[in-house]
Amino acid sequence: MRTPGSVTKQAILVAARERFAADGYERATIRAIAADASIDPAMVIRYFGSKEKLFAAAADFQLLLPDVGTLPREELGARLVGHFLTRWQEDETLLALLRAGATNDAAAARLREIFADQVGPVVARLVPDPREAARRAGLVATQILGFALCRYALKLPPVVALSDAEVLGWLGPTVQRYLLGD
Amino acid sequence: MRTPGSVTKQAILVAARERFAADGYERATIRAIAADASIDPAMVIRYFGSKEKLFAAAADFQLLLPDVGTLPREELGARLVGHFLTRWQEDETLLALLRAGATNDAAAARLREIFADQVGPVVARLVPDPREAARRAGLVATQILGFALCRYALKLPPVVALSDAEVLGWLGPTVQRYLLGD
DNA sequence: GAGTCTAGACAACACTTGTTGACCAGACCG
DNA sequence: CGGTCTGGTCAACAAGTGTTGTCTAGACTC
Repeated sequence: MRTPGSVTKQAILVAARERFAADGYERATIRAIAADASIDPAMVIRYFGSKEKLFAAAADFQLLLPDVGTLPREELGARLVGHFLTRWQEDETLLALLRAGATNDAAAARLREIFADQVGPVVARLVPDPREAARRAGLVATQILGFALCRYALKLPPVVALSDAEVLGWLGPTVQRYLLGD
Repeated sequence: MRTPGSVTKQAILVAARERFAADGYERATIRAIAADASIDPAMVIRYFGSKEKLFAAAADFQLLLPDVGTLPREELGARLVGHFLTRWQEDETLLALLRAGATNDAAAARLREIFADQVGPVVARLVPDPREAARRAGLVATQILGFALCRYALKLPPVVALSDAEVLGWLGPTVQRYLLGD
């Protein structure tokens, strides 16, 4: 049972994520998104109310972090980096959030929310003290988001050139230390 | 001997950096910059030709990295992190570049340039092989820019809450390893 | 078959953007 | 004094923005 209209609504969401990821919030125009979805700009407003609400709908994102209980404790850093790596490549929503978050406050708030709600609890299961867990989660964020920024947004050549294995080898120990070290 | 006109030109540049740092490239309007500098928008164009050229002029930035030859080898990471930390706080140009670079290609190119021209050579003096030096410089960039992104742009609470000493303690070893480790 | 409802198209609105050109005041130089 | 140059204001332009209202075609219900 497919709800009618949801097909174009989904098409709009896909186009919106693409545009937001490629251009950021301000430069991604409703007209361009509508054109990508082969539809009239008015329909975008009809379905989502406004550009802000469209972004909010498009920015709904799940990190799908693995259960840290089942992972070997010494490999946590590398595993997490690997998870982020694939998650980043298979879903451009994160890039949209990152690009938009640099200039748009709602997007930044959404990113804060994601890290608080989805990364925080995972780290909290490793570190008892909630204050320290939050700090460690924040440190992980600096490395993960920084890597994504340099590779996918700024496209720094040496960072783009890294193989997945090299990324694991370099960032893995860093994240491992931020999670459990010292 | 002060060249006349340079005073307002400087005022425009200051206002431009502020706006670009606060709002990013697209949302920082020439009108707002002109208003901050208490001047007519037309003058901004008169002095700089276009918004793009204004940004290019405002984004002229020197990292002023210390001479790594004079620093103790074991403290390199912490020293570099400390230098970036103060440099970031005393000059908002870097934040302007970061915010704009997330969505604007010219700004991203400028950031790539800065890291290639200013960070690259420093690392090259520590690492003989130029390819490996570039890779290590890129890794440093992921951590430094990621930290700045989370603290100054996204304002992740746990990252904002870190004291300077804590930042040195956590990021120092990471940068140290990226520079000389493994 | 008449009536209703929905997806969609089209044009338009009000506004903001970067940018341009015409005009003006004053300083400076002969 | 007359002329020129500099720093500046003002109003306007063309283009692009998000958003709204009006209309149409078709499907579905009674």
